[in-house]
Amino acid sequence: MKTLSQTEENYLKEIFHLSTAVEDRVSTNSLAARLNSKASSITDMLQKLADKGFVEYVKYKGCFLTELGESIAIQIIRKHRLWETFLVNKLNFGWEEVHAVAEQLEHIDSLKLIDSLDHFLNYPKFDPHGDPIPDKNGNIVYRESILQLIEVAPNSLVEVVAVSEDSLALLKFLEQHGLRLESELEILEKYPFDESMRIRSAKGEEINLSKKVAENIRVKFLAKI
Amino acid sequence: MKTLSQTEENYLKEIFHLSTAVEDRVSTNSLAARLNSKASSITDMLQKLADKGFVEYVKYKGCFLTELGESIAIQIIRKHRLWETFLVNKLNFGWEEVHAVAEQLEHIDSLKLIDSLDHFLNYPKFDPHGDPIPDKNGNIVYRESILQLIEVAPNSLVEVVAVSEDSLALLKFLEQHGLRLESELEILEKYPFDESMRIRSAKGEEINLSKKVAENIRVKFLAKI
DNA sequence: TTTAATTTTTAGGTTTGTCTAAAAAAATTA
DNA sequence: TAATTTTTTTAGACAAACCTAAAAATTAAA
Repeated sequence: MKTLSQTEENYLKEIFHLSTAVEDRVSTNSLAARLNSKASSITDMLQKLADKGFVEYVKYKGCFLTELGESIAIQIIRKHRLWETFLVNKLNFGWEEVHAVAEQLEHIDSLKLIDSLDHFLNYPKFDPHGDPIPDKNGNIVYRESILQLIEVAPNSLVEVVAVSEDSLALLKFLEQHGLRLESELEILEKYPFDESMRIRSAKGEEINLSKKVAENIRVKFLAKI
Repeated sequence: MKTLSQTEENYLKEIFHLSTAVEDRVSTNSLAARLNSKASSITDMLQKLADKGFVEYVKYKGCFLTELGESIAIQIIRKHRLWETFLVNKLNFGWEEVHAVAEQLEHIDSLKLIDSLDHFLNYPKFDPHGDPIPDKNGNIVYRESILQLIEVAPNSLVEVVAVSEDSLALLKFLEQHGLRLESELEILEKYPFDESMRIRSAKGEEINLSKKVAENIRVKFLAKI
């Protein structure tokens, strides 16, 4: 397997972060913002990454990682988080000063190094920021973390665990659509213009939720669909 | 202080090695050989490094490091040797497999990181190859009474203390014949025609070493036999 | 639905670090 | 010392990764 440039690795990593946290297809502009470069540079690079089989890219439609691209991105994230753990646990760095150094260390290319480090650190599951460390095979154990529904990306399956607003009307509305505690729902689409979202309830009903509503529903992430 | 590119750092490091070990003024060609590139590329870069004040360079006459260039080179070597020590002492790498990884790690830019690592390793004075580790201020403690094996007379018993060449092939060769650090060996005979020598390892095996190899093994004199 | 605004792409440059081929200088040899 | 060989430099190109400015596509608004 040929090795990627640091720049290419950073692109894959950011596409991964954006597509799990924010958008299903990652737009040129949002990548440009994350990578501190211009949209035209992003377009250039996306075309190259698509040629090499790391991303799917359609002009004007944004991109997402291929299986290959995703597995590479995950390994970079694994390295990043293991190094952060090393810096904090062994070298007594503060957890806020590790990021910049880990950004460099994550590009060191040696499988033996990273596996030895993992062993040396006793196979930690989470980094100093609480983020999960992917294992050698790229499996990521997501912590049972509670999110606002509005933060969840499309095509995610989540479980309702709480509703923070004490509005009787809201609770009734949710009840009517089968959105009660412990029920599952699927995020279908997010509309950036008003930050509303379309979801499918456990019953199969499709429902539109406004920003206000989606902010007040707390969910546990279950899976990507 | 602006940071140098990895390429620039590698140039300074090689100029340092060549000018302390081989030639006073480093020639374009010898740099080209060490850096695996063409003489014309070296010329280009030397002109840039001279402009930036890292080397003194006179056309057709070769180059040497300025005080600034040398202090940078020494810090890179410090990082390289500290990382090698980390890999061997903490991650249980073999001393012959550390070089390639340390070549990458030596370019990580963080003063805090390298000083913390130094502390974590307990301020080691020598790396796994027996080479001295420069301290924070760039001071290098050269070991006394250490000779190149090639300088030692027949019928001497010596102890291997360092291997100066970072050649994986050489390190493997030595490892295979039981010539590791702290092992003893006996010089049996020297052949003037090609400056090779015959030695007996600690295991009792008789081995012929070329001039090139014998130059790169550093030993401590123990006794006449 | 037509216009206006925004996003994205294309076209053409720049810098870094490399290369090959040819020219120039230095060193060696006869 | 003149001729030859070796070393080094110059000149011109190329790929990676970026940029600006302008064009094209998409999205939003009137």
